[in-house]
Amino acid sequence: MPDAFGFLNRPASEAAPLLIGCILERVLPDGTVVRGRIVETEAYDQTDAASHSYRGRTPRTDVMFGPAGHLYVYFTYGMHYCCNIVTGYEGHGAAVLVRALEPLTGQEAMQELRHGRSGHELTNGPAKLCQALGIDRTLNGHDLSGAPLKLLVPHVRPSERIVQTTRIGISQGKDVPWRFYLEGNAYVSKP
DNA sequence: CGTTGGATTGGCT
DNA sequence: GCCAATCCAACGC
Repeated sequence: MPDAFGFLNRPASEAAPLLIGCILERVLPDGTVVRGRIVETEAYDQTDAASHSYRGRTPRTDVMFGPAGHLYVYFTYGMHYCCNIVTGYEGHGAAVLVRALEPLTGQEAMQELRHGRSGHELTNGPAKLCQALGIDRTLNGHDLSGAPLKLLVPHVRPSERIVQTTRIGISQGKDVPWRFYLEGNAYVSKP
């Protein structure tokens, strides 16, 4: 059986636009299935001052240096989780931050996890989508080829245009154009 | 061991 | 638009 995640064995900046259009399928602890299409990503690499892996392999960033197709979850600002998909090769610290999803199924469950929010407010931000999918520290390092969180790779590319810009919310590496999103999509965090 | 500030969000002005 | 919330990894002493 071919390696479905082989396309992730490349630099994060190349994998990031390829992850647009892929689907995250989450089975919640109560069995509910929620799914969303990735519509916004950002690349982070160990050669890049904005990346957590820039200062080398540490307990926190260890997953980023592991095999592609695993999940790197980090906790920030004292209250939020964000999730990344590891790319590249073992020993090289790189990952793609998932910044926004377009909900496909399970919107009701997402709404509960998001404390009543609905519509584009369900998943239009990296910490929001983690909340909507019930992703926390316990999924750090998870292999995305299996339950309870899978990355599904469609055979067709999105029909919408992919826009490339600089990244959001960082203080270093502001000029690096490693943010990608689907043009016109209502769930993009900051169009 | 103490300090600093962050790949954010939501509520208030 | 501004800023507080609230944890903890990384770094410096």
